[in-house]
Amino acid sequence: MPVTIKDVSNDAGVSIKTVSRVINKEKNVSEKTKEIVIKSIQKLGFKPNKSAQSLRSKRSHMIALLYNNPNKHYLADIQGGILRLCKETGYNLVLQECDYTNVNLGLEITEFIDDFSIDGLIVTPPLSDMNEFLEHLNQTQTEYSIIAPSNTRKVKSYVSSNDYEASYAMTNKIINKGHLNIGFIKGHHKHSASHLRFNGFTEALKDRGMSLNSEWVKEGNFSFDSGFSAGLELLKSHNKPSVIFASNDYMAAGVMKAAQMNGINIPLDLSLVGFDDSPLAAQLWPSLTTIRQPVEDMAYHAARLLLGNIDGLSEEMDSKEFISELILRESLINLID
Amino acid sequence: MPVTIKDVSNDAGVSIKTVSRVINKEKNVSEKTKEIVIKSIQKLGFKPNKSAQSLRSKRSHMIALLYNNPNKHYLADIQGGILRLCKETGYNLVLQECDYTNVNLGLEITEFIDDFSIDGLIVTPPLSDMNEFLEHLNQTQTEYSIIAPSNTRKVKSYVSSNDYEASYAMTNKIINKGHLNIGFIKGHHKHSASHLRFNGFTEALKDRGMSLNSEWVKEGNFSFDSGFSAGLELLKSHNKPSVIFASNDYMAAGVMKAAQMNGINIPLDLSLVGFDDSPLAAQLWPSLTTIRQPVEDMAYHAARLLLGNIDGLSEEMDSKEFISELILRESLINLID
DNA sequence: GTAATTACTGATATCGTTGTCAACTAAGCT
DNA sequence: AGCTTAGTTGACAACGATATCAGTAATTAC
Repeated sequence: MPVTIKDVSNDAGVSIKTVSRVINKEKNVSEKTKEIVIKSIQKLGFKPNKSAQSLRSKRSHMIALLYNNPNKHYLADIQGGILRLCKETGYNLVLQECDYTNVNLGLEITEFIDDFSIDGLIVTPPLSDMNEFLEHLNQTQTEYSIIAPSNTRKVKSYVSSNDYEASYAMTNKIINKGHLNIGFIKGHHKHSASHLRFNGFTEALKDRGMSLNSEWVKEGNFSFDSGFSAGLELLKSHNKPSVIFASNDYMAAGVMKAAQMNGINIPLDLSLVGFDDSPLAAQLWPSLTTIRQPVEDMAYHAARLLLGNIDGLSEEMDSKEFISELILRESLINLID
Repeated sequence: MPVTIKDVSNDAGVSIKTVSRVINKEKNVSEKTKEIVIKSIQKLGFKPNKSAQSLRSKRSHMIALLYNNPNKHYLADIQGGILRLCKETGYNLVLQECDYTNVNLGLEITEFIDDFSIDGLIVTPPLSDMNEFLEHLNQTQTEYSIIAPSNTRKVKSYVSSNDYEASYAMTNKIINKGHLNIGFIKGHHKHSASHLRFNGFTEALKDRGMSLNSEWVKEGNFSFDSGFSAGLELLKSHNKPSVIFASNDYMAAGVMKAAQMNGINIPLDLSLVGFDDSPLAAQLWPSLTTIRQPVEDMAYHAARLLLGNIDGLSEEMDSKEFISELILRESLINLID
């Protein structure tokens, strides 16, 4: 038999409504009665019934994670960050896989939200880049926060990483190690990260007075297989680059396999650089030079932004860009003695 | 403004209770009225309000996944299977990470269930092996189903895989390829899978009249690093095995790195076998011979069992053992001409 | 043909909260 | 003092479903 508000109100000698006020941290409760009520709540071990709360108040204390990303480590980190905040706040996470090519996505999500009275959404790439979808969320007054959006102007709450700057910095590092012939494997063109990473690369080349060899630029889709294919293509030509910079670690791993199958020694014959610092990066041999993003922290912050919007918390929080870190490992060598 | 039962009952010209009966597939509704009601429901696009349902009926349509497993691919597959059923049935999945060393785990989970009125649990390894925890669930009359339990006698609903038989079969396969000196890396001793896999291995050796060289058996914990360490130990001795059978792919990958760092060629100098068919297995070079479990299907079935118990569905479903498949790839070679 | 059983149906109470609104008290202002 | 305002409190309705139980219609039994 559960403890209800009524039990608490009897114990504390106040009305049900006053207890409710205390629970919901409403104003206009005197310190004295608040104290009495809190004591009773603790004494009886009262916990408000979430179903009743959401039935009456239309708030479910559930947020949803929208995703359509095959990278399971990435998703697991995102989930981890959100769940950390959920534990702190008593919210609950619901997973919702979406198909970003679905033209009715907006409607389906709206329906999903109504169905479960979801309080808000956390949107991850590549859904973060679907402008008409985001527009739909705005129009339906859905609360949401976004991880790594392409266009931050339209978005109230987001977290992002400095992909462009990190890519620029890594390219500089590669050049500093004496590499003149640099291959690049782009990510999926629907992800804004692909463009940021590529643009950081080309801009660094330009600033160092180097020209882009378009033969050495291949388009992948962030998967191991696409990296493998791109690697095979890049490595079959006579005029090979001395280093390949892949837009993520999985594609770099694909290149590594392609190289090893062709008897090309990494890093002696070919240096290799990835992006993301997936667990894989440290496990390959040679281990992969790459770029680490604080994905888990980003997700945590995105969830904080969302709950801030939902609860209208006093402390306004700001969208934030997180800084990536270059991780130098064995797969990138110095060509200058 | 949402459509309520009342709207439907007005439209159909019946009482709200009758509509409720149709929604809940209760008996004693004539075919004729049922049809009318269903038509009205569809016409108005009525969807029952879950909060109201769970407030009154104590059923939340939420199930929880209990996990404490660092293998993110495994978890993602599990999640995928459960979510597939959730989409079909309108249930909702809540994630709950647990610490299996926590002595108060049972109480905390009970509290969690009460808090969110969770309808049931899906328990994954290594929690599947915590007997006192499962006993607590029985005593508190919690509905649950288990993935890969160690002890199927006490458990009403479970799914398992034939780890023992698969390991036995793989060991036979290894022997058939002419390997006489076989190393083995065990998994985490808290996972029942570790013992099943090891026992399958030793039993196959025995049945083929081969003896176990305990120097070639190392204990790992299913992590890449533990495989790497075990690999270094196994490979430093003069008397090396010709093949190493690791209890999962991550540990096998660790061995591969250890070998490559020591200039040992795989598979020419050393064959390697894993377990699980993680994506990693196909991405390594050489690609890994391993054993595939239908994890996603297992999770789907576990969820079906759970919902069957909760809803008391007419069609009784049975616990089930799923069959694994040997995946033969490059890392295991034939020593016989 | 009447009684007993079974199959349907609906009026109303109920789940445990929050929202509305009115009442009361204490303080501030002419 | 009299009037306004702000702060505090509680009685009661409402959220949208399901549960209970009584009532009516249809079927079966004898």
